[in-house]
Amino acid sequence: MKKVLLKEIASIAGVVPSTVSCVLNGKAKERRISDDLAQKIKEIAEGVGYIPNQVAVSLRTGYSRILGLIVEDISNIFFATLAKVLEDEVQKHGYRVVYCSTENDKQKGTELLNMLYHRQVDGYIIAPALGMEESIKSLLKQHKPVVLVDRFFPGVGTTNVLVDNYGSTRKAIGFLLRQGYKRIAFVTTNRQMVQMQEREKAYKDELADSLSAVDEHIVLNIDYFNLYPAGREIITAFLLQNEGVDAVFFATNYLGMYGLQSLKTLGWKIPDRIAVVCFDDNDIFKLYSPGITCIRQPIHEIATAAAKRIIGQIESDRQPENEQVLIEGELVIRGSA
Amino acid sequence: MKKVLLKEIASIAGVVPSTVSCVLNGKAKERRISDDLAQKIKEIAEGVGYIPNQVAVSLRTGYSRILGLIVEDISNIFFATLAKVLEDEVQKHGYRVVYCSTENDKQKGTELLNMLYHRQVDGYIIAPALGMEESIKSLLKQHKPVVLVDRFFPGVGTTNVLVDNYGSTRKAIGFLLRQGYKRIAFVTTNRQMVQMQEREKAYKDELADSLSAVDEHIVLNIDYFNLYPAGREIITAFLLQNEGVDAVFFATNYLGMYGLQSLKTLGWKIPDRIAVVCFDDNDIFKLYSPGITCIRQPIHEIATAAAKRIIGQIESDRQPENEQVLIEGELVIRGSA
DNA sequence: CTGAAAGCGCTTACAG
DNA sequence: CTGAAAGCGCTTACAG
Repeated sequence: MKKVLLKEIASIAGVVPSTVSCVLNGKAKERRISDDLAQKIKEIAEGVGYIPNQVAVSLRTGYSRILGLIVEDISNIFFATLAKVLEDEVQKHGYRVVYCSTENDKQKGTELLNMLYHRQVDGYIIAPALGMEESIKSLLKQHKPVVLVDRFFPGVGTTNVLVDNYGSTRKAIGFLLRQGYKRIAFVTTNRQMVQMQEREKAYKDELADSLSAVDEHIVLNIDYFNLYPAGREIITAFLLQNEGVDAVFFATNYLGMYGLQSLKTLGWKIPDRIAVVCFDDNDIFKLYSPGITCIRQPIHEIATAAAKRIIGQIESDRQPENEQVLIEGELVIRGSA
Repeated sequence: MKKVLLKEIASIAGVVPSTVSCVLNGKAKERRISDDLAQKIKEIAEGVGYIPNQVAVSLRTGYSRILGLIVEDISNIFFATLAKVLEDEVQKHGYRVVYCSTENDKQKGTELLNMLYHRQVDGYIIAPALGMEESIKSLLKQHKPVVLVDRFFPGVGTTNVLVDNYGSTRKAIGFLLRQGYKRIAFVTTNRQMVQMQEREKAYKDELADSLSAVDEHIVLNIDYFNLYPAGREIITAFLLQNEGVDAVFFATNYLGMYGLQSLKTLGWKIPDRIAVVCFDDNDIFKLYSPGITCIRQPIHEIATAAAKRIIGQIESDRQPENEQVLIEGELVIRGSA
């Protein structure tokens, strides 16, 4: 663990530093260095536990083998799990990940991007906050490897990896309809985000296409900043106002968590009297409300797909393609259904 | 956002790069550069959005303004929150944080430490996995700034910041005793870790010092690798075997979460029939089990204290002191108690 | 006041 | 086969 330099191992081996560098970077053949010597150098390096100074390597080569991950909030279970899986995944290819939280703040997101840029990260994986569109465009313009996850900007030609919000929501609403529920409410938040719009559109489309559904949209939108701590009361009030509602779709897992509290307050039995469906980021409902039905976001698949794309871009030196990777959400049906 | 170099802004200003560097690093006075010129240079730099290449700065100065944070599992709510608060805190001083997960694997922990070391981080904040003792000692030997959080190695003279496990647990057990509970069970895991030992010792000491308590230790230890998914069944079986138990202390929040499920399965009403106390990392129980009593770990305070210590060490170039910072756990009493 | 030079630790094209 | 040199983008001691 003591810091040992390239030139030190060169002097031990009795060669010049460049020879050591070439051997250690697999260019022994090119330099036509004898196998014996190469072997000897490797053993010495191994013996003293030589690790190149990554800062120097970065400066010289322009590559850092670091990826930047920008998410909304690293303490959110969805992003934390995403980060972890991603980290494991890219490590197989010798990459490291540095994480940053935007807190959904455009300003902070842009600063973080700048910071990563000047630390010469090799690629960017971003769950963009609203308003980061311009920064991401300029990244693209410079042919930097970039993959968006969880959300995206419709007009920007990035590679995007996300759960199939539209299809999954249609599946879930369809399931509720087949169960015989007729007045299905939809509770959402952050309506300006594209992934939320997809979910809401799917709800409306599925109702429109159904013969049995009541032709009416029962939608509650809660502003993000009202979610805590008032979310529960808002949902309760909404359900009291809409007494005929017999099923609820919560468009995020946080809404589901608050909603569940409301429903219990109101004396609804789950899953006996009512069906509740929501997005579940990480099986969180299995633990707390075993009966609830939800759409599971396969975080592992999302992270793996994102890792594959970003590394592909870096190693092939391709520029980002306008590719949509939709990961199917899994409808997990629990309880009496 | 385009990359602009020091020498470019020098040529715009009509001076030599070193002049620009000095101005931007606040050494204009030392060099006796005229205020006018300094001002002009600053404006140009500002205008073109100059940000120094951090990699080059690091290589040259030996400082990266990056701190390494090594935790057990970044997707655990405790560590995720810790990371976030820490990040905000050190940012005020111009530092960034890179996070790494050890997964409680000695090997991985040591590798991560090596990696950070060779990326020249300025300081280390570590929630050490078992077996990282030697690596941490060698960090100390090299006078690297290091602060341990959440746990520590008794023999090693690091600065440690953690919740007062012993005192908090005594408070909680004392509370149960005053409520009139007599046969209090203690459910734990990872018994070899020092913070868990403190909690268990406090349980035993508090019972020993009490006149009303039954002089008997009802302790269940669940191996870490048995926790999921068998934890619930193990706790249920344990409680069925110990029918006289009228209160339970769960020594971690995960145990509490599993335990709650068990208790509900067994038909225990919380908080009416029984008191349950456990460590709560982030008010998680407030959402799911409003009635439960718990010890809240003030993550914010822990993170703030750790940030202050590590930055203090770096900036003063002091070597780590053997300082224990115990943050008091807050007993949050809810429900009918 | 200002410029030229060395050097952080590497990698790689070039010359022998 | 091997060595000497340049250069990545900065900072800072040194000489004028």
